[in-house]
Amino acid sequence: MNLNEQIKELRKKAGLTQVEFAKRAGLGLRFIRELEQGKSTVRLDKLNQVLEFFGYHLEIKRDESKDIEESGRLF
Amino acid sequence: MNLNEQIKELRKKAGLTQVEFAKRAGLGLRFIRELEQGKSTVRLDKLNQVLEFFGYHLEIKRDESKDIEESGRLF
DNA sequence: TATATATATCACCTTTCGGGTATAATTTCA
DNA sequence: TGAAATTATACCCGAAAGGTGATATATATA
Repeated sequence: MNLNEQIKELRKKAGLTQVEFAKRAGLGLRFIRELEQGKSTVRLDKLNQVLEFFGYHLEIKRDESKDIEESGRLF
Repeated sequence: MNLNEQIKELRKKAGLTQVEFAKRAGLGLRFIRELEQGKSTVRLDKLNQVLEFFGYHLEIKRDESKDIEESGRLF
């Protein structure tokens, strides 16, 4: 699941519409919409503002090899 | 460790200077500098460009309670 | 000392974000 | 089924900010 889809899920689980969410998180409605639609050029601080609202944060992770994922071993 | 510090670490481990890294990743030198210095308003696509270069990606994680972290239990 | 990093300019262009409005398309629910 | 709510697009405009190159100076750091 992509970042934008996860955010949408979080909002839905919180029982909020985009309008309500935008208001409560202190962000523009269009920003919320574009974010949930997968806009890739959003500003990091705005994204963090969204995540903080839901009690989430960003972390970096090493890309996983499909091979490892599916077979449980390297190569 | 913060995101910016982790990126700095990745670059160092790769044995790259900021100049070299900027060139190879196709990004401006000043952007790299500001990113490593913790600028919070960078564009997400640019950050992803950096992470992809190192084989990393972003994930969202639920904030952890200090209590759980340190005691291993809730409350 | 030589290299790398940090900080600061000037200028330019692009983009984001925001509010507002309007119109589909989709989903939800009575 | 049908109406209402929600979401998705698409414009307008404006203010603010990002990203870039080039340049300069200072401060680490090896």
